[in-house]
Amino acid sequence: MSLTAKELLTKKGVKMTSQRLVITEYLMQTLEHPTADEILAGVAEMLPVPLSRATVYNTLNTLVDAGVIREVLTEPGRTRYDANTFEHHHFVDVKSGKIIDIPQEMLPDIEKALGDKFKVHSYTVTFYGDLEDDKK
Amino acid sequence: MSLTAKELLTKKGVKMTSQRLVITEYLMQTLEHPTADEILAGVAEMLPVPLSRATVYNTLNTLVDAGVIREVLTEPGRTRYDANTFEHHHFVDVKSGKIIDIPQEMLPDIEKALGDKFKVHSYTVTFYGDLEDDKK
DNA sequence: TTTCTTGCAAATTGTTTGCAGTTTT
DNA sequence: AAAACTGCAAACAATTTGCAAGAAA
Repeated sequence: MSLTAKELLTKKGVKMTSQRLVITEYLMQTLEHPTADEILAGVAEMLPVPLSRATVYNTLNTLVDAGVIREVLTEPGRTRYDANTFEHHHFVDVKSGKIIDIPQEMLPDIEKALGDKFKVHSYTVTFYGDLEDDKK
Repeated sequence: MSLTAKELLTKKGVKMTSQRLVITEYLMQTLEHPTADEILAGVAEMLPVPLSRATVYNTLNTLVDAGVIREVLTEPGRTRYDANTFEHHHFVDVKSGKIIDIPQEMLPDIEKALGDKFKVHSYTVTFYGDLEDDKK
């Protein structure tokens, strides 16, 4: 079974604080790919004390550096975050802006396609398009 | 043979100004994927009059909207620009930050991989990794 | 108790906008 | 001449940073 947020932070060697715990839990439990502000809004009510925007940013950077979460770049100027750290990809519905995870297994493996000169550590595919209604 | 910047702007219905022409030429002639500031620095000397940062941004947005250039999102917080509007992809050398164009033909076509529910308009693959020395 | 984190406010960085004057069609 | 563009400065938006007080190892 999958790890709890607490176990994950311990495993990744991140010092535990209630802010980090709640932000990690929030990201693990959503399928959205929220921005820092959306995380702040979604998490604030779960904490007894006020959470500052600076702490959200600091925490997100810490979690990214520790490999607990990932940044998602789908639009200019704003960074989104994703607790899914498995190799995976994204589909952006251009009408709604909704971002849907695409598991690695849905695509052919293209890691080797570039040849030996390129040592690929990771890659991400971003699709832009329309979603048929019944998928929304 | 390929179009000149002037021909391209005409074809795309963009009103001609010396700023737009020079910015388009600059992007067509480089293999880099410069930011707005890098474009400003690289282009300023080619114009008899000073070029303002606001005009660079306005121009880039106009050119993106007209389909003359594309935005490239490889790192958080900053937008890069690319005059290559063919469907293609990018390799980011994690050490130097250098971005290399990967032509569509180097990869298998994955547009149809998601199935009918997803009407894919376009997609872009971003690879992160190391480049062997002789490729630098 | 030592080290690291949080919160606040101020600072930075990237980008957009309002408006007067200039250029393109 | 009409419509659109440029430059400047001010406005915004996203993110980072310095420092004092507080919490985790």
